[in-house]
Amino acid sequence: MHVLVVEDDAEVSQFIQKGLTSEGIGVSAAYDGVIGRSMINEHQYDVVVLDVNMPGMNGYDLCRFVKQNWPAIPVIMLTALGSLENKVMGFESGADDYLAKPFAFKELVFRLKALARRHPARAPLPQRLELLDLVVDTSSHQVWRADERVTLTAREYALLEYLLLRQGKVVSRAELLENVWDVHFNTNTNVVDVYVNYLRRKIDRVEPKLIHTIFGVGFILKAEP
Amino acid sequence: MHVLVVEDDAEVSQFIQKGLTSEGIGVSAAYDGVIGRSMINEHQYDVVVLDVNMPGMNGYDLCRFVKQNWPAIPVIMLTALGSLENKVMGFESGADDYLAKPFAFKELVFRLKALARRHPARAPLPQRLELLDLVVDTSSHQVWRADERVTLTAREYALLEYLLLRQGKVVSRAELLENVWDVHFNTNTNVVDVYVNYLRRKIDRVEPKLIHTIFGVGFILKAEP
DNA sequence: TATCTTTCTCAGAGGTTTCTAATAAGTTGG
DNA sequence: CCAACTTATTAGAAACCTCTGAGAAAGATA
Repeated sequence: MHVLVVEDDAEVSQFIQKGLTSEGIGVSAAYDGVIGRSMINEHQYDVVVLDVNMPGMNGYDLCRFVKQNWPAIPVIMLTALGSLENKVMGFESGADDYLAKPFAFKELVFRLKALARRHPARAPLPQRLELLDLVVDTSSHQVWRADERVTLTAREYALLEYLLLRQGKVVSRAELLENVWDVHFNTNTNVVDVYVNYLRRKIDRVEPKLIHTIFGVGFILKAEP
Repeated sequence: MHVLVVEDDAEVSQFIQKGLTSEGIGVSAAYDGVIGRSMINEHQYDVVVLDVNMPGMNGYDLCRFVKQNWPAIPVIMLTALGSLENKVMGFESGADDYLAKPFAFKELVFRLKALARRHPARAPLPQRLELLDLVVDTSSHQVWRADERVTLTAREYALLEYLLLRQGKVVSRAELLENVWDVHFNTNTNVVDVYVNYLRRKIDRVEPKLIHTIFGVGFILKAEP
């Protein structure tokens, strides 16, 4: 699940980001409404979390925009003002749910998961991904290879999960940058190669090798050579 | 978990009852508001599910009654009318959540569980919590590690008890802040880390270590490394 | 009131992760 | 086989997260 958080207060935004990340939920952030809007146009999020009070474009307007252009994406509104008018405004602008600050963090997580389930923008992740003797538990982020527990960092895990989801298909570096690193423009980085190397060290020391390089194209995860 | 369903339409009520029962949730039913009220007075429910339109005493009034007399019991409102006025009325009368008919049954279950978790009907604590040679007596708040008595402050004890209750599971800082400190939206404190450190000094000087840090996620209490 | 305990913040030390950059190794087409 | 290009590997810088000691503030005790 991947969530966009549109919130101008950097502290609040980071609090939400950290919290969701540690719950295993992917997060992108926009710090004002206009940027939020262009991010929504360019990527597919499962849920959008919107602060009401923002410079540029306020939460209600952005919510209306989402509902007009991407009606399938559910929206949760956040506001510091717990008054009735705000709730009404929130519903009027089409928000699917509403949370008044300060809120219990757990509540945000529950509501996010509930919305994502109700409006399944993408197929839900299987609880368990496998390829031969490589096993990944997507809920706890635990990984085994040949019956041995392997510990991965967050980035390594994200990369492996993505490769597993597209196992048997060639995946380009640009695709990995987009989906694992959230980098959408062409930078001159070899970070993908570095992390593929890390992954190989951790899960591909034994035979048969699962990660294969396709020269000039990208990588592929599969059992046969 | 035990739920009271107040709904005058027998068919709808039975549908809900059957469904919840098969989810392992205990259900009692009242077929009008007045009877519902007396049942609430006489028993302790974890959540009350209220239909808006009922003879005798309508849902809003009953909801107001619950919130005045039993503010700890969460309320979910049901209505056939999905209009804005109804939502506003629902929130005004103090409902914790709101579901418009027709609703997906799963959605009701999900919201029920979310509410029950948010307002935990104190499930009786086991008298004794243990992990290896760590022993906690929950009635006297006494703690032993490796047969040695350890004295903890109130906060240290609360933290340890929570970790023990969730032993084997990763617990995030946000979760600890919410459940041990009752802080729901503090963005910038390291008090959890400080207390984990205190706890480690008092109960984790000996091998094997029981408190483990999961980098970027939180902590876990377990025997293996 | 004086003293001790508990709770919490702050700041800096210490670790881990992430990423860049440089070099080594491998692949391809002529 | 060689030159040009792609990929692999490594080291270390930078960013970020966690731990820890010191002390302020609030509360308890006597």
